[in-house]
Amino acid sequence: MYQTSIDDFLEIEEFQQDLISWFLRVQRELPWRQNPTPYQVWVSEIMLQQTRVDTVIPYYDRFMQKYPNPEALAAAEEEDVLKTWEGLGYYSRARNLQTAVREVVSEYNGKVPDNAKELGQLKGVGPYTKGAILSIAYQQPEPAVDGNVMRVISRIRKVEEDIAKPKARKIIEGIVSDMISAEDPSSFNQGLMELGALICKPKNPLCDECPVQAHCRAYKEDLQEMLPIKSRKKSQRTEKYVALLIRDENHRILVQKRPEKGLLANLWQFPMIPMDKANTTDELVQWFGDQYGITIDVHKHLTDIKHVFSHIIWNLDVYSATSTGGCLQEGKGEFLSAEELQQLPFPVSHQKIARLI
DNA sequence: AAACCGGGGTC
DNA sequence: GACCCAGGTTT
Repeated sequence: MYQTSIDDFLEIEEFQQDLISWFLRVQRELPWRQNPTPYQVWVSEIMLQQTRVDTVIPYYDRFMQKYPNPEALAAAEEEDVLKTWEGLGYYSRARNLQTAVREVVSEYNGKVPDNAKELGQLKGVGPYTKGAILSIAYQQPEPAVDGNVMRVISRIRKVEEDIAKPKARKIIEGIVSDMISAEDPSSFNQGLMELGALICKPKNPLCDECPVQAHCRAYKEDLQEMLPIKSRKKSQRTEKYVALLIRDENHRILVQKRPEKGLLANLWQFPMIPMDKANTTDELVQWFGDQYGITIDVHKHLTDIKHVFSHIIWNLDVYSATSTGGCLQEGKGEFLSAEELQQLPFPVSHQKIARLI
């Protein structure tokens, strides 16, 4: 159904020319587009996963200044890398990137692999990032199918598969493989993504300005608003916590490092107590003493924080407190000065608490 | 195949 | 609020 016949070759060649010439004319000037090294392409593609261009730009500039090459990133402390990534989200991207870069330095003499097999085995490099590096950095005709490309191709070729399902990506990859330019796969792939970002938008696509309107089956049948078809994911669960800003007699503040797996792995936070463990202040003090080994005085309510993740909603009820006795149990955190806190990576929700200090 | 994993912009 | 964003990993 989506297969390309010999009769389509001419049509595809016109599509390639229309897309590429448009891209070369209107493309945005982005920091990772100025004669990029494979490492620069790699870093930018990881940062751009599920993240808008405008959000990434300042992070990319700072990251490249601190870690200009694989050797610099490989040698860095993980905590410093996370601090540089702070606020960008999906923190496993940063940890996987460093793991993979260390492998490139030790196994490939610091040269980013230029083949699908080795690239695909690197941590955090999936089908999209692999294709992006091969096409953009090495000019190989490999598909790089992201959310933009799924939407653009599903409209151009009237693909009615549910793009929320893994099967759809395989179909789109097959279509792109048949259409991609052998002369300039970099501009072809980037052109598809640029088209999705600037013209072929999810809502109210600007079909009047589209360089490949003549090739679009959805436009021909006035289906552009109906495609792509995407099933909606279920809504988030809500989790309620009390978060505590606890000071000791030296005005240092209790913080703890989160576990190395799961949500916000290896980031730092202020102590959080699940609301169902402590309905009253007395229960809260009791529970905290049991878990942490120290006695606290809970003072005033500081603020409420609502934080939305992709799959959870946090409601944080923030109180100030002082520690009045006892001995902090091993591994339950440490009291640090305000200056020391600034060196540590915190999730955005807890940065809002830190601002209250 | 479905769930997990952040944070911010848009409509 | 719902959806989306230059996705990947784990279960």
